[in-house]
Amino acid sequence: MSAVGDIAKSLRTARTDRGLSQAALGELTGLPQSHISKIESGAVDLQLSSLIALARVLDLDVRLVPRKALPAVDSIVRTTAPSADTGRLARLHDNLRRIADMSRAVVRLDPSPDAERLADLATHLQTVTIPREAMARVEKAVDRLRLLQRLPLATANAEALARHMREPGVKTAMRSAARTLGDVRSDIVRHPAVAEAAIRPAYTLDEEEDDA
Amino acid sequence: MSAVGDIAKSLRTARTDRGLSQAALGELTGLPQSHISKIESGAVDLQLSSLIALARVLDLDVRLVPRKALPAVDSIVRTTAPSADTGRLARLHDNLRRIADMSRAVVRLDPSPDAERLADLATHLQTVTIPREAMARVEKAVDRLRLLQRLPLATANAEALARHMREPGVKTAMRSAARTLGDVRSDIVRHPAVAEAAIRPAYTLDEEEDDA
DNA sequence: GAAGTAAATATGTTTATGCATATAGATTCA
DNA sequence: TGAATCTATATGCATAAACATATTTACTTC
Repeated sequence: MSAVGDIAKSLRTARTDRGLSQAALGELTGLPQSHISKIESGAVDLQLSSLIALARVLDLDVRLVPRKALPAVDSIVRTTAPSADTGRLARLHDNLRRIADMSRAVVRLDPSPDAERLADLATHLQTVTIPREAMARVEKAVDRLRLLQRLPLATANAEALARHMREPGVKTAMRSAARTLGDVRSDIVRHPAVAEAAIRPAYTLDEEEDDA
Repeated sequence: MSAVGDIAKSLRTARTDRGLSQAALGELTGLPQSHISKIESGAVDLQLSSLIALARVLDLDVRLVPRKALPAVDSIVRTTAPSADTGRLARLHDNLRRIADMSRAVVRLDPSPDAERLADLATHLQTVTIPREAMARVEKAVDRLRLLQRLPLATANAEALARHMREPGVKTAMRSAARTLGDVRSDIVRHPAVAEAAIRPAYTLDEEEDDA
């Protein structure tokens, strides 16, 4: 079950889940970025102090669990972690919906391929499972459209919308976001297995497994 | 908080709990005894592969637990720990019972203070909680009486028992074991807190009381 | 789109340290 | 005391960790 590679993988997902770069993590732990890279790729058999340092920063703790307690413990761990980023996913979907709405409003006012594409993509990404490793990227792109999201939607404020669209950088931001979201969608299509793996079983409450 | 030293301490207690020597553990893990010594004394910052190897042999597994899940996980581990060596405790009790029975048979055949004392002690130790750190000692003493345990009990085989008792070393072995078990009992009486700390999983009663 | 730019990640190289082999000290029991 | 067993120390070798650099990836600009 727990090989060195498994722990390494856990560390990487824990890091990316928090939107940290290897360099940022290195800053927090005192470990050089290069070493973190090797650890995560499984190229080294890291020392316990390194593991503990990484764990601490990632809000994790190293534990020796009796085999008998493993099912129960794993169940708890599984149920705590997802609930934490459930809110994250909800926020992302909410933002994607707002962007889709906004983009369509922009299309009505001033049709453009970029706005249409952005609307399509934002809608599409709400319907598929976004791989864990793509989450941060999507969030980043969405974040860059914060200004756009804050625009008024109501038809009564069409004038305000038009005014905003004339501001510099808005159109390029939409274009950039559309490109990024398009890339993510391509990745998902290209690697469907990854997307499948991202799906959370959520309820696998296997208590009581007497075996050793 | 898990520091390297904490893990090291956990490993040592896990080993002694199972009555393993450093050499025996080294044999099972492939690690040299000398290195296990250093690990347990906190002299080295062991590598993850070593930790995992040690854990596996000790019926443990390494896990990265979210801080949020720590209380629940630790609670599970605490409550599971005693039952983890239930098998070991059961074996020990079984052996103690056999020794008590056999000693009484010996007393009937050839009364001696040592045999009586051994019977009393073996019986007594089945009724008290043996501190973890005394387990190995008791097991060792019990193990030295292996031959005695294997003797036939039935009255029809009294002759075989008598024959065995005439063999050299048997009486001294009984005496030695009685002394060791007596020491353990004294320790338990002297340090009741330690005994209390060990959770008592009721008495594992075996049938087969063929003593009239 | 394509090229440029900056960030993030991966790859060499040196140094410090874990791990393997052998040996010595410490403790227990007869 | 002497034998046996458990634990700790000494030395060579493999490699994790630190430092420096290269490469890839992702975003911006034309």
